[in-house]
Amino acid sequence: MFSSSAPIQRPQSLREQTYQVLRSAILSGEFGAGSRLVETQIAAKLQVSRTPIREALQQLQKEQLIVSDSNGNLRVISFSSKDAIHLYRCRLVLEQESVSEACQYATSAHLEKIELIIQQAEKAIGQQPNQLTSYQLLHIDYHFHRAIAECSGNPWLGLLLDQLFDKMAILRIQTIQQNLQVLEIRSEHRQIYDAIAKRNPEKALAAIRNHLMSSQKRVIIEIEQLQLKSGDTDDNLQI
Amino acid sequence: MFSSSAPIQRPQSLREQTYQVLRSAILSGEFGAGSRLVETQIAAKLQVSRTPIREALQQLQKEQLIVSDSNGNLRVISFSSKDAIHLYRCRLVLEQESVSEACQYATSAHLEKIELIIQQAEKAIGQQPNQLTSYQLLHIDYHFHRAIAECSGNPWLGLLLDQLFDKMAILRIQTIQQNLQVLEIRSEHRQIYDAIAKRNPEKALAAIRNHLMSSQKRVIIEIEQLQLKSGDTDDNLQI
DNA sequence: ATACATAATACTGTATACATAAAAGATGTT
DNA sequence: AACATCTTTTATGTATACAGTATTATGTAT
Repeated sequence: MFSSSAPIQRPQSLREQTYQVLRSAILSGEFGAGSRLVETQIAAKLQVSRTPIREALQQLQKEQLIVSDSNGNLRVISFSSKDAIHLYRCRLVLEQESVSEACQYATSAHLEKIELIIQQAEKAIGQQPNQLTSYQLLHIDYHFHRAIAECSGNPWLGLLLDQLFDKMAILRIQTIQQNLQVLEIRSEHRQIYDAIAKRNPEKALAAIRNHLMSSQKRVIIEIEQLQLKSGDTDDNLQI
Repeated sequence: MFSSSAPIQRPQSLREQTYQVLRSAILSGEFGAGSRLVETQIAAKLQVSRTPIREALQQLQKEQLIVSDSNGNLRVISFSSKDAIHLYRCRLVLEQESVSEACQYATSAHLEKIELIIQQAEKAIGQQPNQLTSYQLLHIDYHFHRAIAECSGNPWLGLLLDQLFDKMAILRIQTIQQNLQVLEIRSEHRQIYDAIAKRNPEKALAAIRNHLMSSQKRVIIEIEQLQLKSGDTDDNLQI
C-alpha cells in the first residue's frame, strides 16, 4: 500500500513562502541591517495580499530578525560589537555542550555526515575559489555546526543554536569580504571534527572554543571598522 | 516638560492581549498539555475577530508552546521525560554561564535585587504556606533566575533562557503538587545567591548545578508517575 | 519667511467575506 | 449490519474593506 510514511504536503501557504523569501533576503544581506520593511510595499512586490505578509513579518519579529524601532517601524535588526560579544558567548556555551555530547554519542553515521560536509566544503572552495558568495560560505559553516549539534540527540539544543546562527548570519554577512579566512575556518573545522571522531572531549572543547573565539575576533574587528567608516561620512546612518 | 522618557503606549493591540491571555492560560495549566486550540472557538470566547487570535496563535507556535499535530491541529505542547532531560541540559549550560558572569559582573544593585526576591519568596511562603499556587511558585522561581541572568548584561542570554523557562513551566505545572520541595528550593536558591555575592564561581557553579539537577530529578520522577497512571486508564490520552 | 492650521497620504489593526479542504454525519444500497 | 457516496459542518488561508493614527505636504495669515 502506502509504504511512504512521509505526510503529503499540500502547497505551502503564502505565509510560509513569504516568510522564507523575506528570511533569506535578510540573511543574505539583500536587506541590509537597519532597512525598513513595510507590509504594503512587500505585498505589492510579491503580489499577494497584506495578510500573509503581515504574518510572515510577525514571525520574523518573534525571532528578532526584525525589530520595531522607536517609531514602531519594522526594521532589520542591526548589531553592535557588544551584541556580537554577547551572541558569541551564548553560542560558545551551547556549542561546547554540543561537541561534548557529540564526543559521547556520535554514531558512525553522524561522523560520516560531518565528514561529508567538510569534503563538500573543500570541493566548493576548490572549484570556485573566488566566486563563493558569503551566503554560501555561511551556509556550509552552518551545516557543519548543525551536524555536530545533531549528534547530541537534543532537539532543543539545535533549536536554540539555530536562532543564534541566524543572527550570526546577519553579523557576518557584512563582514566577510576577503576570503582569506576560508583557509583558517577549514582547518579549524577539521580540528573540531578530528577531536570528536577520536572521542576526545578536552581537545574538542578547546577546538570549538578556538574556532568561535577566532571567528568572533574577525567579526568584531570588521564591525568596528565599519563603524569607523560610517562615523566619517554619515551616509549609511542606521536611524 | 516631559521628563518621563517612557514612550507613551497606546492601548495594547488585541493581538498582544490575546497572546498574553493564551500564554498565561497555557503556562498556568488552564489548558493542559495536549489540549487543542481552535481559532474560531477562542475568537468566540474572547469576542474578537479571528485575525488577532490567529496571529497570537502563530506567535505561540513560533515559540513552541503550541505545535501542530499530525492532523495539522494546534495543540499545547506536551513533553516526554526525554524532553525534560534535554531541556534541563540546555538550561544548565546557559545558567552556568549566567552565574559565572554574575560572579564577575554583578553590581550591588543587582545583588540587592536578588536578595529582595529571596525575601519576597520567604514572605510569601510564610504568609500563605499552603495556598501558594504552583503558578505563583514558578513565578517567584523565574524571577530569581532571571535576576541572576541580568547581571551578565547579556540580553541574548536572558532571551534564550526565557524560552526555556516557558517550557519549564509547562513541564512543572503538572508536577508540583506537594509543596514539600518549597523548602529545598529555598535553601538551594540561597546557596546560589551566597556564592555569587561572595564572588565564588566554583561554589556558584556547583550550587546552580545542584539546584537544576535536583529540580530535574523531581520533575522526571513525577512525569514518569504520570505516564504510568495514564498507561493504566487511557482517559487522558494525549492524542 | 515662519509659524500654524488643515488637508492629503501612508500604515497598521481589526473585522469580515469567501474559497477550499478535511472531518463528521446522513442516506441509501446490498 | 457494513459499506459506499453524498451532504453538512468545521476550520483554515487569503483577500479586502474600513477605521484610526501618524506623518507629511500644502496652504494661509502674520
